[in-house]
Amino acid sequence: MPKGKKQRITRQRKVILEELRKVTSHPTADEIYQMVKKRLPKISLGTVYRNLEVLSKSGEIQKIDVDENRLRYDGNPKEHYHIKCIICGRVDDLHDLPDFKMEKKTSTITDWEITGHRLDFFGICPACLKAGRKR
Amino acid sequence: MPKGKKQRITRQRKVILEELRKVTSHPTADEIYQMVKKRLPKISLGTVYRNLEVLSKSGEIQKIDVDENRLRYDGNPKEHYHIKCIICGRVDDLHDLPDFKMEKKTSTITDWEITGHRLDFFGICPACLKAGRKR
DNA sequence: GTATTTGCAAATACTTTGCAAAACC
DNA sequence: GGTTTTGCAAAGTATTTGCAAATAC
Repeated sequence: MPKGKKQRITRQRKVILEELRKVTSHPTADEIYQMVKKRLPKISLGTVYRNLEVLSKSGEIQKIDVDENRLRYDGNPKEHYHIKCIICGRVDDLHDLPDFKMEKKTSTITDWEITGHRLDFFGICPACLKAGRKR
Repeated sequence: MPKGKKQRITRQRKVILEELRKVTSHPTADEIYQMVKKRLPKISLGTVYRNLEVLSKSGEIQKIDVDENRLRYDGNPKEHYHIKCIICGRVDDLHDLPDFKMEKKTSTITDWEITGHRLDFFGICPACLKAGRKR
């Protein structure tokens, strides 16, 4: 919900959202730029960044901060957890996790007003397990 | 545990660790640089970064990735959760949280080998609540 | 004495921004 | 037609790195 400004449906914004919705790989801004450039060769990286910002502010996509010092993006706007491979770096979604009731339990031990949480798991993905890769 | 290399106790490394242990504010690398510079005026920011890396690799401190695109550091090597104020940005520790048994519950729904997790809470800190500050 | 670490400066990685032209509604 | 968005390039912010000199052990 932008305040005052009316959000337009530009070709660039549309394609960025479409491409991001196609994948489950949680790409970085530059990876999205590479994907989108195949359909819109003249698009600039700055436009990609600006649109990712707009789309995440309006709740159509999500930022994921599971890499140090750069963001990844998730075309799935629904809240869910992530798991990252400590060997190959791949990031998967985790659905159907039990509800840990963390906000509620946590509010009993602190005088903060809790508005949300972020939970990420780390581990070894099936491909790395199978290949016997070590850190 | 560095492999092969023997880790030395330099003046810089010692002071960085001491200063970080003194505070509970989870400073950024540059904030640590400012703190340490008062005692070692000739230290360079690069040295601070290199030592923070060494210290976190050896488990004496922790990196916390709760800001987008920069790291904070925690002089407390013990595992614990964090809570960040969505208004003023302050980051506090959360101790004595109940054990959610998340690794165990999660391993039943995925074929990854889970090695750890990270959990951060977001909310409004007592100071911002009291001051009635809004986003 | 030798391997590690430092200070410095330059380089790198990622992201943001100013501005005139183009696109949207 | 007026406002938003784009492409481009430059700037900004955080972090890393090459190297000769200094330090730790």
